[in-house]
Amino acid sequence: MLPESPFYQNSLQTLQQSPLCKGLNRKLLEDMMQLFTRRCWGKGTRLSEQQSKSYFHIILHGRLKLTRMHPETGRAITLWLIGPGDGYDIISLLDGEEHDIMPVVLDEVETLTTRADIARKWITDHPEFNRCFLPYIGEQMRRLEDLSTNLALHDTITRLARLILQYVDLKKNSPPTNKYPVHLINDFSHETLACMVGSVRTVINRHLQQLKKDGIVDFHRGHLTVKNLEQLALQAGQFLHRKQLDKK
Amino acid sequence: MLPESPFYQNSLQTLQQSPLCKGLNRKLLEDMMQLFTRRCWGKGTRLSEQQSKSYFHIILHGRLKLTRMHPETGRAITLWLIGPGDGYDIISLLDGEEHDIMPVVLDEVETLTTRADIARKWITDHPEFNRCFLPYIGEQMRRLEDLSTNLALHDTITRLARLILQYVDLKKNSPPTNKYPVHLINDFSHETLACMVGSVRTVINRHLQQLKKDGIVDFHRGHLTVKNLEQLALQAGQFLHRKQLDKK
DNA sequence: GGAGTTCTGTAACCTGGGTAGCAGAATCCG
DNA sequence: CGGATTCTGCTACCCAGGTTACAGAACTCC
Repeated sequence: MLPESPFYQNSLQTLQQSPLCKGLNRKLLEDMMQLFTRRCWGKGTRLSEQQSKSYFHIILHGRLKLTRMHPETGRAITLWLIGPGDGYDIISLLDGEEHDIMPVVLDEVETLTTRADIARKWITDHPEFNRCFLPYIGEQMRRLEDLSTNLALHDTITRLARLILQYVDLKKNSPPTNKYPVHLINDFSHETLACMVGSVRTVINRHLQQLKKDGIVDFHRGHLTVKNLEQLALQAGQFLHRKQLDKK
Repeated sequence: MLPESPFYQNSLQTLQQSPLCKGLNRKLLEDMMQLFTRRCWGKGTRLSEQQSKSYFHIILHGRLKLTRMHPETGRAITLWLIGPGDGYDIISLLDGEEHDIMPVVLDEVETLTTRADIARKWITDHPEFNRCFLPYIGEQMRRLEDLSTNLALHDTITRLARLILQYVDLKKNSPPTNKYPVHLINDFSHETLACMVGSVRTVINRHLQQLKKDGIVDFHRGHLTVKNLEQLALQAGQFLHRKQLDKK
């Protein structure tokens, strides 16, 4: 992407905020920008497998999820929710192999896109990039670890609470309602939330109703907010480490 | 490690076989060897958290598992089984942060060990290493993905079959018994196997007995072998993709 | 504006898998 | 070698969560 492009400044700014690039020097960023072209995908766009293997994208705007489905039952698990600042497909970028997973474009998505082999070469030619790249990969691996841990060790309502807690905005309290907004997943259907915690719609609805009754969350179609952050964290078992000695 | 060390040749050879280093040129390997010193841990050694954050190890011999435990129930999930040729701790190497997981030394372990910051610097100074390093990380991420997928979408006996299939030796058929040997997990207790698939001992025993009755596996204490590889793969649902059209 | 679609809410029923318990076999170690 | 420990085998019982079904609310789009 050339500096003359009308999207250049905005793209560069998003890149600077991305964990993939935060803190890198300006010159390196500008060099990196030259790799990319801007792409847009409409909601529901089918991405071919070529997209995941042969290209590497950094999301500027919008969301996509990467999902796996059981061939017989149709049950699904979302392994990745990719939003602004995230790289896609990281795994294929790393090893050059196809990624056995289904991408779903959730919104209008705007990307910076380049060929994967070009990105790999650039990474090798610019080892300074390791400074952000390797920690970013570390973080992605930690997310996968947490998903496996939650699936193996925690019940569904705990997993749901943890999911919401992951995406709640701690710092902003909407003034008129005193609720904590939720980002990235705030407009998800119960079925989509279910796929993120390895469950099914009716179970998620059951638990959400319970959380609503307990005054912890509030929701109506396409709108999820948190009313009681402390209680949510309790449900998520996040404070148990501190309070283990106070076990009831 | 200096070339004069009595362990040098053997260590170098293991390194050459490791997916972390396979195919790298000899000179780079030798340069890398200079980073490391040899360490040994007895079975059951407690590794401090310093070990995972401040040091990076390549396993030459022996096994360790990385496990997480539910604080209340005591239930556990093994996220990593680390054997010869594997790096430990990869995640801390990537991002320099502590890894919230418990290492368990399963055997006498022999490692090549260096400080993590030194390893990170070496990686940055030798971008040729990306050729093996990045695909290795990609493979580790794929393993985590598969674990999450299995936990979310498959029942316990399927997960068990998949686990065994992952570690069965396809190429070698023990001549006197015509069984397929299993490596790395062949001597695990039922409880340890259970932790690898996110279940509990009695359930694993129940399923193993079933697999034994079906003539798929054979086992007695500390010894697990596969008798019918095709049936095991069926149980693992691995051929379902091909046979979907033949659905009963 | 209305038909069609998607989402939410709820209930009944079933089951895979987990807990708890006990006993015997195998292994370890002093 | 024998006591202690670990592992395996098995059973009874219970329940979280999944499937199925139905109805109403909300949203979309022509």
